[in-house]
Amino acid sequence: MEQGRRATIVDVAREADVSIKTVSRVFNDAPNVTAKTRERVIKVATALHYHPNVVAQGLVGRRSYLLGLFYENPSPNYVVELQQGALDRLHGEKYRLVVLPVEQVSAIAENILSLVRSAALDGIVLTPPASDHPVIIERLKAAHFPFVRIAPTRSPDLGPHTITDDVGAARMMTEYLISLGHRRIGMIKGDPSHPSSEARLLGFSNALSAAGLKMRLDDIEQGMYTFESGFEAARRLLSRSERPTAIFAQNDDMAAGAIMAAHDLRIEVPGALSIAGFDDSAIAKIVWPRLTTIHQPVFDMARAATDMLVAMLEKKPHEQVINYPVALVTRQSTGPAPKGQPSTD
Amino acid sequence: MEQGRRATIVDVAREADVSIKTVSRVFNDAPNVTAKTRERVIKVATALHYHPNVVAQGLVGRRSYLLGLFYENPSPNYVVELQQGALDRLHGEKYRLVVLPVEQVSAIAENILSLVRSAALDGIVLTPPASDHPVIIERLKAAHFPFVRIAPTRSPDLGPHTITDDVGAARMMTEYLISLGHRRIGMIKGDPSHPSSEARLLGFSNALSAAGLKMRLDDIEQGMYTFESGFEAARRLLSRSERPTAIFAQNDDMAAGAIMAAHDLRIEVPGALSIAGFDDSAIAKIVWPRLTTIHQPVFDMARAATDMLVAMLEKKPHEQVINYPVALVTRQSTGPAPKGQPSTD
DNA sequence: CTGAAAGCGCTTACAG
DNA sequence: CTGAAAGCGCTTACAG
Repeated sequence: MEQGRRATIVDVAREADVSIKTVSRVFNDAPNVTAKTRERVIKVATALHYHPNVVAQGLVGRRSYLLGLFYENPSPNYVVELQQGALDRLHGEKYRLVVLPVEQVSAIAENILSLVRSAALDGIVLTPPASDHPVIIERLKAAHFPFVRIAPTRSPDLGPHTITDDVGAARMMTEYLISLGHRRIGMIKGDPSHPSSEARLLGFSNALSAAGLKMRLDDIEQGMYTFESGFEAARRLLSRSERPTAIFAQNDDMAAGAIMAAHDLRIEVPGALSIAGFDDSAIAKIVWPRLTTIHQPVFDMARAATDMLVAMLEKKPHEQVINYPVALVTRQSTGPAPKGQPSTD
Repeated sequence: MEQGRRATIVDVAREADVSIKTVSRVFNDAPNVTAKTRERVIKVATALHYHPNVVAQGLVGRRSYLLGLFYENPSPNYVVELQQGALDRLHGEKYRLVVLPVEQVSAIAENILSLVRSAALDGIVLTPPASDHPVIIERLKAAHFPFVRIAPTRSPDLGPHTITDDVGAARMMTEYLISLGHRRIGMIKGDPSHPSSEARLLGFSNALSAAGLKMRLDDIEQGMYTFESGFEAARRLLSRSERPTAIFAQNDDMAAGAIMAAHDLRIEVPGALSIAGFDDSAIAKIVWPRLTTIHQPVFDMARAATDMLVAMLEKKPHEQVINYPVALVTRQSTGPAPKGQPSTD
């Protein structure tokens, strides 16, 4: 074999004095090869630095061993955690992970099939809000293209997915804030194209109602799940004549933005203002004070979703739904409501 | 074509009443197809949702159109910026990006060829510290495997790469701190397996010497380029009886850790302590006070490196080296040295 | 301007 | 236990 050319199955077969079929058997752990033959093949293959050509295998098997991870471009911490979870499952496997970030899910929805076909993917992991996008789901389903979903809020019957209880989690956090004595709690909502933002609002509202508190519309500010949007939303909330004593942001990036806004305005956190986030991403332990938040097992959800996808592709049994528990993580950004706070009456 | 089966070139040829070669010509923008024929082929292909099978193309062309992005697992912000830069270049191209994070570059070095071969990559983008790892470079070079490097510090003759002036940048920052009146400046070093950490130390030391200041060994603390390591290193620096009035961390994550340590110790930043970072990653604008840092164009470097790699693969002309300018970005984490500071004499 | 043949590196299905 | 033939979906090299 000359310099620069990869050894092929033919090279190995020739050197080992067997047929290519036998070499194939050895590399696929197929039965009916004597230990001695197997050993000779392995030896020759190693010497020639032979690696089966995945592309050729893919052509025959009509698959590419390529999995796509599809996401909008939210916070780096979330993206990296997703990737790590998926890759953790794929480690040591033949499958590779292709990253498919998009500016806006809705912009690509109509062309999802073109995307997965031209990239030659075997399957795709959908993250919010793609995991809930009706056009995407419908197109993939109609083409029988394998997909799994992370945290969809609708259509549980449309295939395997991993979820958490967004409503319950938001309610848990709100109840915690109420237990600290807060009566007027502001919320910074996430991107409205993500169904999670409605779910978290619902949990928030449920907890307020249960405690006999009224949800005031001007205590709800719209954000986009980004740091910057949280910063701006918090500034709006905090510039009110009667401002809330606590802010619950629907994710950590926005909560970090709210903390920044409070610092800039010289409002003490949590002394004068409590701030809570959602996700428990890396940023929660980077801002000061450290964020009280809801721990979402993003890594685990991505890992499990990828595991389901691989199982689907290999026609092995797998779960349809895995519901991951969330947890309230209390750190230093929340505390007792200040005295003399505005009442809600 | 039945449900679930992809249309092939044969299907299109049959329907359009041409040979597969003509269909191939149309999809490869090859000459010698009449406008009329081309139009008919396009029409049929669209109707059949035909997409050329990249895997088959890859087998013939002996390539996969798969590019690898190889990195150690540093900060999410850095990783995402790298990915975005690379993907920006690949957007609308046939190439796809496979992410290849590793725990430790040195653990995989010997097997780099197995890795790229079994993943069927066409080429690979190497980031620090892999871009400087002698075994990796040597193996790839010997196998004539296409690679480009981001920010290598050694072997500029070993192929295309993008760089910045780490030494000069660290010197610039140090000079800035000196100009603010700081005479005793602590440094938090990065991961010693990354050559950048020595380069940044050198720039630091050069600036001190030029200003007639002595570099004190106990003002240098070892970090690992992570938030946590910066936090710990800063605690060590700040627990000294005579502590520095400024800390220059070799990246933003560690600087953010240092800010956290200062907050925890109730040391005012920048009133009592200035803190500077390096990278200008997303975290710089998330911590409070916002970080003074060195802007490194990571996105641009990744984009340009990917561009070089594609050019290599397509045997088109390309630059051998692109040197990106860095810039000092002053924000709120640095300020004048406090009065009555310890002297260095 | 268009097409028939050969082949990329494997696996599947079959034969011995 | 082993192997020869056919074929995956394309492109290259050649012929007309």
